[in-house]
Amino acid sequence: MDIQTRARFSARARVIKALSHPSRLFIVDELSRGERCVCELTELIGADTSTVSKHLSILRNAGIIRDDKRGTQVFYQLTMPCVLRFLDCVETIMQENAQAQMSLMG
Amino acid sequence: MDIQTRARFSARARVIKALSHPSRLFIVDELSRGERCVCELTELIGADTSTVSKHLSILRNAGIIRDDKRGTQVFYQLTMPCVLRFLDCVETIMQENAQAQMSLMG
DNA sequence: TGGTTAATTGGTAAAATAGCCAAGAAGTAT
DNA sequence: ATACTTCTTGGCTATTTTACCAATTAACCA
Repeated sequence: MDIQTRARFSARARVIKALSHPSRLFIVDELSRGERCVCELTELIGADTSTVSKHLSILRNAGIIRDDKRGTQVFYQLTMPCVLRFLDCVETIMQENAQAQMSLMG
Repeated sequence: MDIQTRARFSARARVIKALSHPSRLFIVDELSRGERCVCELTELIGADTSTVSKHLSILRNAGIIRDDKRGTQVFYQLTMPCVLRFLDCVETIMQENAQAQMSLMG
């Protein structure tokens, strides 16, 4: 792999890596139904506020979500709805995997 | 997040995590043009055979690719072409990010 | 001003990931 | 049988990721 090709795939991997965590996928799913503040997401996820804040910054740095400060709160919203279609594909993969498992068991 | 919800998003994250590495994305891209043996992928990526083999097993365990042994060689092929559409979305995100960067610079 | 809420940032320890080398397994050929 | 090729697995180290706590910043209110 030459330098440019490696750089191209590394950039893609950085975006995907931002999505490769249960809490971050949960955030994306939740934001697909509308904007949420950090406090709401923290409550739903059930982790420390600082943990959720860091997850949000990872998604923001990847360009997947956007923040909007209003008063003391910060609201986040999806900027890339196409990731939802991606998640549909992931769901398909999981169903196929489950079926393959079932058929192995007879 | 209750146990079931967490389990659901963890399962999704496992699939996505399998895609979150430059070499593994390269493999998916390469396989989108047809099956390849481990030796071909190793040559293209330029890493140790054992490293590539481990990347392949990660993708296989996630249900994204399938192996087919023929003689001493093992050929891999995509089982989930829908991941390619996912990668299109990633490309879109990257372009949007690049544009945002440009506009910040004026 | 002082107090309160909301969120981010720095620090740290535990866990997961990645890469190479060495060794082993499986097939083919001489 | 021996040698050779192809691939996988185990071992090890280095790097990255994750989560919590503590401290800080920022906005609002009494």
